[in-house]
Amino acid sequence: MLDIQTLRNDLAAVAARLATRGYALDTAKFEQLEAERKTIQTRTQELQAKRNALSKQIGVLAGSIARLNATEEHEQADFNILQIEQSKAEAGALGDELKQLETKLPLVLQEMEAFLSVIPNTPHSTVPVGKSEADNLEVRKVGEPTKFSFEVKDHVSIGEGLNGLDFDTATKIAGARFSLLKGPLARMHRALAQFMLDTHTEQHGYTETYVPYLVNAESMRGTGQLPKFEEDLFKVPRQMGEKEEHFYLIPTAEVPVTNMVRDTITPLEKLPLKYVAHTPCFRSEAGSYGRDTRGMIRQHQFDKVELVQIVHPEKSYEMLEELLGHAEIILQKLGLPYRVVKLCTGDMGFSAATTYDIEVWLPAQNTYREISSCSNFEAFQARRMQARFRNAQGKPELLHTLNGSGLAVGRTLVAVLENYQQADGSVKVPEVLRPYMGGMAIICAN
RNA sequence: GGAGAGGUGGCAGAGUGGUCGAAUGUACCUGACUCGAAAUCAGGCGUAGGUGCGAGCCUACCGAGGGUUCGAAUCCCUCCCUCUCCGCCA
Repeated sequence: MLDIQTLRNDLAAVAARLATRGYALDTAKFEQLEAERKTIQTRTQELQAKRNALSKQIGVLAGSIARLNATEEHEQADFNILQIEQSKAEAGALGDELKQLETKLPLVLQEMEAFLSVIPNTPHSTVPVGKSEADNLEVRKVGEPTKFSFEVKDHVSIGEGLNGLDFDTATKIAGARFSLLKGPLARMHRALAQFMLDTHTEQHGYTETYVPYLVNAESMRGTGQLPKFEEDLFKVPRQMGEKEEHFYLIPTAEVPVTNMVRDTITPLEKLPLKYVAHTPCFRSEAGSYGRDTRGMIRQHQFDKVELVQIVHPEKSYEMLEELLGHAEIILQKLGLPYRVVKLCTGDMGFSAATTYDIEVWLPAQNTYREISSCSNFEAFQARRMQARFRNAQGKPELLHTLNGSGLAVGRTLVAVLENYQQADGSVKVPEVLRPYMGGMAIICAN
């Protein structure tokens, strides 16, 4: 969420920045809501102040009556009773208008909240301006695209050839966009996650976490998935007394992990918080019909090792570079060629102020495909979550939040299969994974 | 699933209709005393919002939401969460 104060003070500038990412801010609507809010709020508070003053007076008078009677000052007591009646009548007279305003105010505030909560983050000044993927900026390329002396197969053919990948059965069990791994491939999938977790905890200083895979709506709102992107999520009904509410399946560990600091004030000396989590991720993929239908590139369920950092606002860009590096190291250790791309304004996600994508080389597609996305959200999520720290002056201040995949496990498996395939259909096991696979050096058919 | 007890400021813990945003203790900050520290004494110390150039003034907030009342931390209703015991269970 953007800071409402900034919108009040600098509406045109905010609108201009949002326009670079293709979002047309309805400034007239904002001004109208703001004017309405102001009128109703000031009038409400004025009436509340009057009512409070009268009630307080009644309290004082009521308290005096017993005392006056005790000292035989009956005349004064009677007068005070009259005063009380008069004040009650006066306060009662405020009732109608006040009640009406007190009903209306939260509605107007909610309307403003609804308006604000669907506005995307403003891009950082260093983000290249552009419309689509085509305008992204390549930052660096690491490693050369793998060379083969034979015709390469894609991961589906390789996996099926090794009897380790079975989409037909997955479809029978669940439906399209699910996968089923068996034998050494299932084990390699697990090995990858373990390897990533160990690297980040042992070498990069992240604390391992195990988190809920189902979260409440408040958490989804905190990181920005709700209210705007509900159709991308899987929803699980849940009876809460009379009301039906919902759990949501997490689309990324970013949601539960970042929400750890929702509604909390973190002491300055605890910063930065660095967490890593390995979780499944669930995405409805609504609106992606026909895209990446073959293989395990785009699934309703996939595993991901996620890095999350909660940092001091002055450090967030420095930490983004560091976090990006942590994700890159995994690819380097696995010996996978990749490139780093800085997303342009038009290609960034809703909550991000800056995003780097890491794209891994996929020989069968003869191209680089996204395997990690590392973003700085600045205070956008922190404001929604009320995630704060106490600054040097002892005052609560919003934190900055960052996250990145380190990495998407399913896609990493795809990349390993394709880049490490051999002419006979077998797949070499990358050196760093062998300790996690009982020393296995090669996966052969049978 | 059954029975009970609770949710109040950073923490502990009072408060059961009226000058209560909330006693007291503790933590923290400032000052005094001290060579310095401890102890002691004095003062300060919640969050969000509105309004004003500003000192300030005003509003809301005692788990959440509704209700009663001139007035609710306090009374009523619904829900959520935590703890204890029993049962069941990976």
